[in-house]
Amino acid sequence: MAAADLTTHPGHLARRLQQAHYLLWNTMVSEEITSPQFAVLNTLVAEPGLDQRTVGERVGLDRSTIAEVISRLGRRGLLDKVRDPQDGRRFLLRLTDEGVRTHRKLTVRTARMNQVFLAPLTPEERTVFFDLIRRVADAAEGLRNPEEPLVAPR
Amino acid sequence: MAAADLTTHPGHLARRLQQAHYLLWNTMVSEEITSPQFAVLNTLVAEPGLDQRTVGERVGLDRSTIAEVISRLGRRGLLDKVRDPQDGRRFLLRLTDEGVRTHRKLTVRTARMNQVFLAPLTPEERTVFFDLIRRVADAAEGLRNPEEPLVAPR
DNA sequence: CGGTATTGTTCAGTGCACCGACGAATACGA
DNA sequence: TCGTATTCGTCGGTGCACTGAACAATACCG
Repeated sequence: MAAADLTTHPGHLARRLQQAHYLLWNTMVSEEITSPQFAVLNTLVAEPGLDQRTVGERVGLDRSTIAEVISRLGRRGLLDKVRDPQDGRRFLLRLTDEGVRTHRKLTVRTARMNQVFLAPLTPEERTVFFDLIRRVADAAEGLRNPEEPLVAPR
Repeated sequence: MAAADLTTHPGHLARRLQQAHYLLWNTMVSEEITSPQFAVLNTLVAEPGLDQRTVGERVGLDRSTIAEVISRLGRRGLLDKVRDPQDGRRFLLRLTDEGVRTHRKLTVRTARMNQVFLAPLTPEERTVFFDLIRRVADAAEGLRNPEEPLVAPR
């Protein structure tokens, strides 16, 4: 009967947080490259030559979503995909010069944006903020792929 | 240039948190009704007869998105929209009996899910968790609406 | 060696989320 | 009162995100 208070629902808060971030990103970082796209660029700067699935794993996207993101980055000339001669199932991914330049530019802006985004928190609070979110997210991901599914309500 | 560490990027963490929640919701609450849809039901339980825009404001969705969500709920027979006789621009929204029943059922399951989701945190940490996220989200939203006075509800 | 399983990618379908533009209804000001 | 503003809802376009199914290449096993 009574309605719940959404401000104590972590899911609702998570959505609002992500939306707030999305909007700030759009105004302070880029209107063309999105945050997930940047995450992919960032991963390929660190580890060139990864295949799609692994990149998806690194940034936390499933195979379908990562395929779309990579396709967009490819269309914009920021990365190349080449069939792996050793294993014909995979595509090896590698940033173009343009991709590297874009990554460098956005890295600077992203740092600036994070300052603004986290401005309401003290340095100590930021540490706690990261820690708490990470712990909750990690634990929930752990529930996904256990050897033994605890309960499978269907 | 060196790649950034995504685990200190609030946007990346926010996305991972929301994804983790989405997955848990799907297995523990409902595969048909999503978390945003539940938020709409919840709002209409508390305040029947709201118009679309206001519901969107309550749950933090823009006009386009709230229109789609409401259209889906209407298609499933969970709510009715009636043109406001006082103001022909709006639709007044109201849950059906089925909608109320669904809300009640999901409220129980949502509470259970939140327990699991927040299990990694102590009660004190949960309070901090809510507080920090709320402050960051509120501040970022504040950046959007320059000097919005805390206007009285109409 | 051949048949089956696994793995990487793609495709179709659903849903959330934003923006900008548009039409209809209403509110406001000259 | 009439014309302009604003407001509510819709529509089209883009992009993220998941599931389940299909397909091809490779790996494994009898």
